[in-house]
Parts: sequence; C-alpha cells; structure tokens
Amino acid sequence: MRKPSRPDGEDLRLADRLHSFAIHLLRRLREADRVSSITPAQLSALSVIVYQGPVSLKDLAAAEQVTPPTMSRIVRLLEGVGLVQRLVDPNDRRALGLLATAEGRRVLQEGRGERLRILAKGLDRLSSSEKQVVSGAISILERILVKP
Amino acid sequence: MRKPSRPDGEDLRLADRLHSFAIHLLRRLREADRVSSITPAQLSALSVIVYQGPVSLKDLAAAEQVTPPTMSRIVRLLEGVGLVQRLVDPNDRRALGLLATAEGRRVLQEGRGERLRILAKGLDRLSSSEKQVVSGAISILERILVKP
DNA sequence: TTAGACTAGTTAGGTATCCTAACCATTAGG
DNA sequence: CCTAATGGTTAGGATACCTAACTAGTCTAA
Repeated sequence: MRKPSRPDGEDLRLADRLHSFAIHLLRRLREADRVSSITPAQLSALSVIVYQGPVSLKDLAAAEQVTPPTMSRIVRLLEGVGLVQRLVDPNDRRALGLLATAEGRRVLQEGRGERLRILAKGLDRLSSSEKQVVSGAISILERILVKP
Repeated sequence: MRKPSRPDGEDLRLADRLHSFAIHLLRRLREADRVSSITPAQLSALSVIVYQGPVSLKDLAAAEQVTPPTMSRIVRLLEGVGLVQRLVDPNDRRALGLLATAEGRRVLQEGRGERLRILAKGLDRLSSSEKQVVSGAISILERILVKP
C-alpha cells in the first residue's frame, strides 16, 4: 500500500496555521501602503519591473496573475506618472521591455521600506535564538515555493 | 548608550525574507481562487463573517481595512447570492448582525480547502524535523501579530 | 515569397472594488 | 426635547479585473 496522495491531517493543520499567519501578516503590513502615492496593484507591478529588469508585458501579466489587458492599463498609468518607461525590443518589435525610472525605484523603496520597518519592529521583540528558529524556518519554506 | 530605536540591519534582512516569502506564498495559493464562485474580496469578507460570528458592518469593514460604503456593497452582493444574511441588533436597531448561511459556510470551506490542499502538498515534501522547525517558528511569529 | 497561423499588445465594454461626500435613521447626553 | 455622535446607505468617480475583438509584427511551409 502506498501513502495516499491526499495530504494527511497533520500537514493540513500546519498548512492552516501557516496560511492564516501569512494572511494576517500581510493584512497588517498593508496598513503601510496607505501612505504610498500609487495603488497596491501598481506598486506590485512596479516591484516586478524593478527587480526583473526589462520585462515584457506578457511576462509581467503572468507574474502578477492578471490578463494582458489589465496589465496594459496598469503600465499605462505607471508610465503616465513617470515611474516606468517602455522600450521596444529590437529583436521583436511587437514586444515591450519595461524598465523602471529612477523615480520608480525611489517610490518602490519608499513603500517597501515602510512595510519592512514595521515588520522589523515586530521581530525586534524576539530573542536572538527565536530569530534563528524563524530564519531557519524561512530557509526551509522557501523550498516549497520552488515549482516541483 | 541604549539600543537605537531604528531597527538594525539584521532585523531588516530577516523582515525582508519573511515579507517576500509571505507574498510569494499567497500569490501561489491565489491560483486556487480561480475555481471559486465568488471574488477574492467577497471570499475574504465571508471568511470574517463565518469565523467572527454575528458581526456589524462597521467592524467587518475595519477587519478588511476598507470603508463602510465598500463593505456595504460587498455584503449586498453576498446577501444577493444567499451566502450571508443580515439580522438587526435588537439592542441597537441601526446596527447589523451579519451571519453566514449554511451555503456560505460551504462555499468558504470549498475555497479555503483548495488552498490548504495545495499548501499541504508542498509541506509534504519536508522531513518531519523540518516540519517541527516550521511549526515552532509559526508559534513564535504569531506573537508579533498581537498588537503591542 | 507569400498566405496563413501565431504571438504581443491594445481597445472596447462590462462588473467589481475602492474612495470621499452627503445623506438617513437611531441612539446618547445634556 | 434637541443636539451631537454613530451605523449604514446612496451617489458619483477612479482603478482593477475580465472576455472578445482588433492591429501589428513574426514565423512557417508550400
């Protein structure tokens, strides 16, 4: 008899706790976004553009899990306020190479920085050995995000 | 000399890793929501209604970090498809006591279950001692979510 | 080499989500 | 009472999301 493919109750309970924690953590950190000058969807797209270098609209849409028309609009708004510029790929003149401007990188770091400061302040309440446990757990968990 | 109130670099790095992990985890799990019959905002509000028992619109809006008019509309839609019912608080006839219907609880469990199954499948790849580290870390991290 | 298939992106049009401002209805305090 | 405060809704506007249909550039194969 092989192990059933259905996850067992133990894993489900751990999954539940992890899921719940992630939701509540991000909900708390979202409070920081209120001071940002751009919307959450725009900030998230900008983040991908900043870190993934020149990226096509198609890839950007896939990364953000939205359709190309939706991303087209978001990019137009980001471009309109000067946070992103669009280049045309010389090898394929249909495709875009989206890049962040210096101002775009600044705005992103500003929003992200506020989130991280809030979170770091929470972590500050942990002992040094507790932080080690957390750090180790993240290293472990990062593996489950790698597509199988 | 006291420790500076500014979080140190160590905490910021750990915060960054934790933040990034939470974002990527929820982004991955969001793929499961595509099969749900209701939208993410509605699912999230429904979740609060199911777990927080009879709740006022004001409190629900605060929990979801939106304004009362926004929540008013979401509740109207949820009520329209029979997932939520509104009672009037007899002690304060202005206030609502929002409750999930049996169908509402079913729809919520359906969507949540799919997310948890995906996550549990990922956790299944960890060894039993790794799961213990993760479990311990979550217990520690849950403390930083408690409002100071 | 050129017709047809395919791919990247945009436009059009609809619903949902979010906001602020303004508005009822009810409650609480003087 | 009568005014101020509170819970919710309505109105109106911007963004975010989708599908369907379109344009323009690329690739393939006869």
